[in-house]
Amino acid sequence: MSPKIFSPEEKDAREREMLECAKAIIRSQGEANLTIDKLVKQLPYSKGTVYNHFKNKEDIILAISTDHMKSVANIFVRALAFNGNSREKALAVHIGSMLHTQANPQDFQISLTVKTAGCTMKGSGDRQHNQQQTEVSLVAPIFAHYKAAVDAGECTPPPHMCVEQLAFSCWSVDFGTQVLLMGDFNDCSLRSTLDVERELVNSINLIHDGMQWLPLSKDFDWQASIVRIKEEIFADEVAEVERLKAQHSTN
Amino acid sequence: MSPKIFSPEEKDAREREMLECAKAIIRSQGEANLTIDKLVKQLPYSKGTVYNHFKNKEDIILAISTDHMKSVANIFVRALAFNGNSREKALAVHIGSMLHTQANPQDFQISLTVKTAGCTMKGSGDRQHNQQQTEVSLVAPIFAHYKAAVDAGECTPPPHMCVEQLAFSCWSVDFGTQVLLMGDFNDCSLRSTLDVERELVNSINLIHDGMQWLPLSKDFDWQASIVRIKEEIFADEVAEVERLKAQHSTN
DNA sequence: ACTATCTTTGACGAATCGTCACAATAAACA
DNA sequence: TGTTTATTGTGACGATTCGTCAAAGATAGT
Repeated sequence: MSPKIFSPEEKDAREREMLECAKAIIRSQGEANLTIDKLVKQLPYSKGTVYNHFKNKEDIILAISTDHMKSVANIFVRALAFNGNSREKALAVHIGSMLHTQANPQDFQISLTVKTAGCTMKGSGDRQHNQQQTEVSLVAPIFAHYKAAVDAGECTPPPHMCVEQLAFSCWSVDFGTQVLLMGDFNDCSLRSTLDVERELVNSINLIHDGMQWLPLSKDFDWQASIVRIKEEIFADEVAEVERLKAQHSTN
Repeated sequence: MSPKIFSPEEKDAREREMLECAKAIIRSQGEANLTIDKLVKQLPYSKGTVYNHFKNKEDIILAISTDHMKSVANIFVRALAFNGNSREKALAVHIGSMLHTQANPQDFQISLTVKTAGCTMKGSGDRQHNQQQTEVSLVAPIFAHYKAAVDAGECTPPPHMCVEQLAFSCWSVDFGTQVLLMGDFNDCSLRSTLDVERELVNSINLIHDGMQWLPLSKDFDWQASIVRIKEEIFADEVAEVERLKAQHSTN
């Protein structure tokens, strides 16, 4: 009565294989050069099979973006476990975010494409839901951290702002900085004098000072914190960034 | 010796015509649906002629983006002429930026595409240069305003930050907020409770407070300032935003 | 009218997406 | 083992879209 074969969770393995292949193409040739035909050619399956797993190209992009967000969630968890005061932990989140972006520039680019080019709507319903779910689980620990800091009186934001708004302010400046300063090439003369890490730390410090998050930036050695954060929790990412820089300079 | 016809500045008029037509298509169908064939069909010229003016599709997008930046520059100049203290003027810049984006959402989207999809490299050399030039003229008055405020002692940022960095912090939070909260549809549950104007003003106030830009937000009625800014210098943009909202709700 | 030179045209090749009729496959059963 | 049957795999195909180019058209001087 069931003269067929099924792929219960084997489907997942194949999807992963396809996604890894797609990521490899993007890593070597950039996102714009990801083509279904190219992908199929490097895969032991045919085009129809790929389309059995993914609704369309945007669906693939969306899946990669969700993957990326899950790895960002991991970065956040590690950052919040940093051994320091609450403001240092909040800073560690952004340092981790930045390092992760620099270590995986194409993945960040993909997430940006998803947000801007409206890939989300074109993806399959399941994956859309998955993306939203992941987004929630991404920020939940951040919210909890902010709430704890406010409750402990270490952070005294304007009274009308809730923790979600505080987190959003930091998120938007983080995101904005990374988008505006991304790209190996700084074509604009303005940007050539700006440095991602420096500007991000400066902006986050301004916002945290604005929230009266103690200790204020003038009363603390944040450079030392950053060194510790990089060494103690993001050594892998730092190494990867160094590797990419070295590789890029030899080309 | 010159048995031909020339189009000395008539070329410009035609380019404008083409760009306006392209903008119209984008306004009615979205950027993704801008097609060269569609554009040609609505134009009294043929495809080859369009390609005599623009190197490729990205070149068209780039030109539209530069147009948009010029109108933003105008917004900035008007904002800085607001009758108020220096911090109110700085706030007016962001209110204007936001209203302009809401009144011209597709144009903002295009500028975003240019920054992210690498349209700049693919455009013609002339237009690339034009874009950079416009970018410089866009921020120059902002820099001057920040410098004046710092020199006057109204703003006391961390001593290691120069005015370009101060301006960049505000720019990145402005840009990040607008990108993250753009779109009529808020698919994400987190974003549904966030409001562009509220979050932008909150974030800017946090940063300005972090810079010790007087008067601090707790000592001033910023809501009143915003009302005045909207009434006195951005009445047109507010009206346009209202019109778009009304139009959108009837659809 | 003729020519020289620039402009305009739209048919064309190439690349890409997503589909679909058909082939292959493998389990269940005789 | 051979047959059946539902599921899965295949790649040729139509549809779009981009950007090009050889040929036709247009203009001013001779």
